[in-house]
Amino acid sequence: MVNIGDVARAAGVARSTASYAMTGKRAVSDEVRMRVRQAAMDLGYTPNAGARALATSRSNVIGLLAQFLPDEFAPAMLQYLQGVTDTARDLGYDILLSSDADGRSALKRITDSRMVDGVVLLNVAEDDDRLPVLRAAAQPGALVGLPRDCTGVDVFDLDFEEAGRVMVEHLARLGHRELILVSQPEHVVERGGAYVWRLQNAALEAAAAKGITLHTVFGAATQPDIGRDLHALLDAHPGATGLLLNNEAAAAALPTVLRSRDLETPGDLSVIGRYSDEFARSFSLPYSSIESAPDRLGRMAVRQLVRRIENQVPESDPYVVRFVHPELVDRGSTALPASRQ
Amino acid sequence: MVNIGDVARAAGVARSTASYAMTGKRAVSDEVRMRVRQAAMDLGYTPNAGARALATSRSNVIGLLAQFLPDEFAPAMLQYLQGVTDTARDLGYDILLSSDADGRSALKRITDSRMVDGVVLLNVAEDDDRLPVLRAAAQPGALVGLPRDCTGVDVFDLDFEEAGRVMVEHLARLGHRELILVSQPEHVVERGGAYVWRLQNAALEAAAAKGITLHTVFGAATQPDIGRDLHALLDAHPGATGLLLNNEAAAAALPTVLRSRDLETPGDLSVIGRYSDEFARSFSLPYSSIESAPDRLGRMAVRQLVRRIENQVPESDPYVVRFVHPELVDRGSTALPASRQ
DNA sequence: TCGATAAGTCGAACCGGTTCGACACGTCGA
DNA sequence: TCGACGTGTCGAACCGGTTCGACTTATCGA
Repeated sequence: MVNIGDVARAAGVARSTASYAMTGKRAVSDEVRMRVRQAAMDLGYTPNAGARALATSRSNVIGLLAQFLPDEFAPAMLQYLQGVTDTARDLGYDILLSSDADGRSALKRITDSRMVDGVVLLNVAEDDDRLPVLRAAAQPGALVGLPRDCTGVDVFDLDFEEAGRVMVEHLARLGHRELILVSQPEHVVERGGAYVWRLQNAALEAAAAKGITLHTVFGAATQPDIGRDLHALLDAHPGATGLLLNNEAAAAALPTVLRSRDLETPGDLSVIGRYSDEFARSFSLPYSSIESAPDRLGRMAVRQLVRRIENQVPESDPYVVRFVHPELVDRGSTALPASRQ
Repeated sequence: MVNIGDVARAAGVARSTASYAMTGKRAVSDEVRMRVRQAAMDLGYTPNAGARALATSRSNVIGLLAQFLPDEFAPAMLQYLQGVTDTARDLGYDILLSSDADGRSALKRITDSRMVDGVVLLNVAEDDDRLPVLRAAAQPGALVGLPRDCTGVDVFDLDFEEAGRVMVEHLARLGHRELILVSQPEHVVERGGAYVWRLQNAALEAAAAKGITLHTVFGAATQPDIGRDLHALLDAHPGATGLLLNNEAAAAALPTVLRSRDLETPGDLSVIGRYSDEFARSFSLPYSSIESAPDRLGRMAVRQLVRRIENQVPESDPYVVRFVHPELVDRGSTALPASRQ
């Protein structure tokens, strides 16, 4: 394998000069720079990543800790990955992916061994057990998802409180008086998915403020069950004129349920979901929804992480907790309320 | 950061001895081994990955080249990733993930810089432009998907020919005389997805051998279109009693289509799909299907790759092209044919 | 009892980059 | 005309591991 010594020899200069010519970290005469470049091209030189990492203590790799949970909806996870990998590549970083169930030890390994310059954590739980490890690490970290304690890390998440309010207030404004909110299943909440509560509580508050009835329920995460849940809900609350879905599986199952009950949106029922535009497209869901923007969150996390790695953010600079404002994408599934009788 | 010198000093031995004590590459007295281990624990020592890679020319990282295409179905891709990452971790390797649209340059970069010890390629096209780069690389590679030219790499794929035969022969045995096969959209084929042809041609041959009529069509890959396609097909071929689906989107859309036409499986129509069990579960698809086993393919590719990296496969050992035998998972969606009139 | 062998340890060199200090040269201002 | 300064280049040291050859000591068989 050709190394920088070979390049230097071919160009007739010292190794250090070859290095400076290629990295630009010191002034080099135009003529020498050309000779070195040419030699590197001719020999097909590529710097050895390990050697460079050793010398600079920088690997140009970002660690990505995901967890592929069976009840997470796959399309959303892939969008996170996409946002993260694309942005990293644009900024000159590669991605070291870990989907290890034991996130703690995976995180410790890749940070302690200096394989990565920084870390992005996905599926962050309210009391995420990876956070202590991350805080003890020498590298900075960015989270997608809001933990209870945000010290020492940069945090990005959808503003689920605002999302809950937007959903309720949108339908309230149209005159609805009784709504149903279907959340993620309870075990997602138990695992630390506090966003479920955040949206639900804000929705309940907004409903109370408007004097609206809001029925809340944790729906299942898989198809046959969630379909049954939806039927049962519509049976149980015949006066409800609006349906709010903080549950991807429920949104995917709804068209079939409504068809079999001969209900139409928005004529018989107004519906607002919470999922990504990509998700809506791939299932061709006709419901207005709060855009959950997974790719955008991944992108933001990487951007900030790289800023910190490259110290454009001085050490003293405060860590950020940034919420993406929930945007309601209108697909025409809401209207004035009509009795469902 | 604590390095091996610190550990050696704390244990009262030479750096080399500390190294031998930890790697076990030379005999070391029990007493010294204990002292070194203890010192390493006390100091919280973790070897520097870059330094080790430089010294051993081994990174213990596997490159994973995927492409997140909008018309690939997300759940399947995630299953490939899962199979690859889990297996790699079990074998002591980390995963460097690239989803770069320009797979060629990404592959060249990570191999030339010695960041990885080997590479797994997903979404392999018939004339994949990454293959020349891979063959020129110093590291071994394993493919998921069958290219035209398999020299110099290990290849793993589902046996799509056999899958086509199994589908047709299963329904032929039940007495069906007219079938429809819905394949992936044409642009998947154009991109080099030869598996579409492989299944379709084998199915046509099998049908011819049995004297059965088989209508073939390239279906759309997204929901509203594929639903229309299915309706049109059922209209166009009222005599068909069996439906074969080599198209995930079609399978996902079928329940709605059948319900709206008031058709039941297997009473009115026998159906066989080709997708993973996981996919079937997450959409609760009630159709018997050929298991496409993406996680298993990922697992096999990594296993073989690691064998080659660690040279348990001597250089002379022939490269393998291994097909996973298609297994028909019976979900009760096939039966004796009935006229659909 | 002696030499061959094995076990255990050490120091030095090496992997392939980067970076620091020193130095040679040319230019400019006083 | 001379010293100060800026520019471009070089050699050596360093990052943190691994590995090779040499050396010491203990063990065994003849």
